[in-house]
Amino acid sequence: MAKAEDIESVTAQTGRPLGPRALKTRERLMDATAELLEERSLLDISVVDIARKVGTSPATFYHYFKDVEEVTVHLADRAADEMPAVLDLIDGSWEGDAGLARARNIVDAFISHWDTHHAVLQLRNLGADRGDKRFIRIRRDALGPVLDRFAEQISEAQKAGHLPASLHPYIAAAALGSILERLSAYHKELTHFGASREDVVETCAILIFRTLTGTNS
Amino acid sequence: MAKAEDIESVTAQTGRPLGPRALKTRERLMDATAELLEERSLLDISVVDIARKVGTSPATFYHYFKDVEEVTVHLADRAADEMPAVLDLIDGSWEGDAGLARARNIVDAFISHWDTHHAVLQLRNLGADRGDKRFIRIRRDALGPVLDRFAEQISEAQKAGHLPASLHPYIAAAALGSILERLSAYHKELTHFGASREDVVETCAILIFRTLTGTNS
DNA sequence: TGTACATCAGTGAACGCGCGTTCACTGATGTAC
DNA sequence: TGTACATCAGTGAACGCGCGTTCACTGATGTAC
Repeated sequence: MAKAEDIESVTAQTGRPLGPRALKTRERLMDATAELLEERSLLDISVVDIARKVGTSPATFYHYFKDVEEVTVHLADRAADEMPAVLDLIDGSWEGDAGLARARNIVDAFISHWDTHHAVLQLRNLGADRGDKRFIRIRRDALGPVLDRFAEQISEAQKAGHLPASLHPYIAAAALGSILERLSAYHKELTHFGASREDVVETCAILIFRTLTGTNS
Repeated sequence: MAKAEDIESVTAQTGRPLGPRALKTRERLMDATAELLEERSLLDISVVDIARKVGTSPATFYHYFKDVEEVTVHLADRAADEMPAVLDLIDGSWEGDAGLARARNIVDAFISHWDTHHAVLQLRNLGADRGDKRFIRIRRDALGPVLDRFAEQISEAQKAGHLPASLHPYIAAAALGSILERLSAYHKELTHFGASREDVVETCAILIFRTLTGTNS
C-alpha cells in the first residue's frame, strides 16, 4: 500500500521520526524536485539545485534523502495516492451505455492524472522497466487494482462467449492499461494530427469498452 | 528518413566528412554507449566511461559527438533502421485467418525489436514525450508508416460498418501502437503472472486484429 | 618503387568547475517544574 | 509564569573527487611524382 509505505518512510536518514516542521521541509524538497522535473531531465537536477530552490542548504537535503533518485521514488508514491479516484470509477456494471460512459470517465481521469504527474509517472515506468523493485512495486500497487478489475470483466465476457477464449485476460487488461498510459503520456502530440482531447477520450473509451465486453456497438 | 539523416550526420564535429577508419571509431563509441545503456542508466554514463570502454581518450569522443545525449539520438536512429522489417509484414489483406496470422507476426517482430533495443527505445520515447524534436521525429518516422496503415484499415472497417464511426482512426491506430510498445517493453514482467511470451503475442494479436477489422472471431 | 608531403585520426595531459558529501556548529521549539 | 534544559531542525563552510572539455601535439594513412 502506498500509504503505509509513506508513513514508514517518513523518517530522517538516521531513522528518527520527523516532527511537523521537519515534515514540511521534506515536503518542500519533494515539491521542488517535482517542479524541476517539469522543466528539465533528471540528468540535470542535482542535490544542490533542489536545495537552492527550497532556499536551504544541501546538508538539509541529506537529512531526508539519500540522493535525488530516492526523492523520485517518494514522488511516485505520492502520485500513486491519487489512483483511488480512478478506482471509484471502475466498479459497477459495464452493460451498455453505462459501461461506455464509465470507460469515458476512466480515460478522462487517467489523462488528467498523467497531465498532473507526467514527469514522475514517466520516471516510474522507466525505473520499473529497468527492473527497479521499488518502482515495480509502486506501479503494480497503482495499476494492479484497475487491471485486476479489467481482467475479471474480460473473463466474464469470455464466459458469455463474447470474447475468444484464447485471449489471456490479464494480458488483455495490461494492454488496455498500456493504451491508457501511453495515450495519456503523449495525447498532446496527437493534437497536431487534428485530434482533440475529446477525440482521444472517446476513441480510447470505445476500445476499452469493446475489449471488456466484446460487444460491437 | 533515418537513412538520409544518418549519412548527413556522419561528419566530425568540425563538419568534415569521415574516412573509413574514423567511421569505425565512431561506430565503436556508439556500440560502447549502447552496451553501457544495457547495464545502467544514462544518468551514470559519462563521456569518460564511454571513451574508457572503447580504449580511447575522451578527446576522441568529442571529435564525433557533442555529448552523451547526442550519441543516444544516433542510437535511436540506428534502431529505427530495423523497422522496415516490420513494415514488410504489414502490407496485405487483413481478412480472416491471414489477418490474424499477420497480426501475430507483427507483434512478434515488435517484441523482438524491443528486446534488442530496449534501453534505446525507452530513451527515445522518454525524449519524445518530453518534447525533444529529434526524438519525436525519429519515433514518428519509425512508427508513422505502421500507424498510417493501421488507420487506413480501421477506416475501411468503419466504412464496412464493422466499427463505430465515432472511433478516430488515427488515435485508434496510436492506441494499438501503444499496446505494441508498452507490452514489448515489459512483457518480461508479465511472465511473473504465469503468462508466456506466446500468450502475450497471441493476446496482443487478437486485440489488434479485432480493432483493425471489427470482427468478433 | 621510393620519397616527400598533406591530410586524417587519435591522444596525453592538464585545467577548472561544480557537485556530492560531511562535520561541527547554531538556532528553534518543546517541556519540566 | 518564568527559567533551564533537552531535543529537533537547519546550516556554513569546506574538502576532494571526477567529470567535461580543450589544446598542442604525435602517429597513421593516403597521394603525387
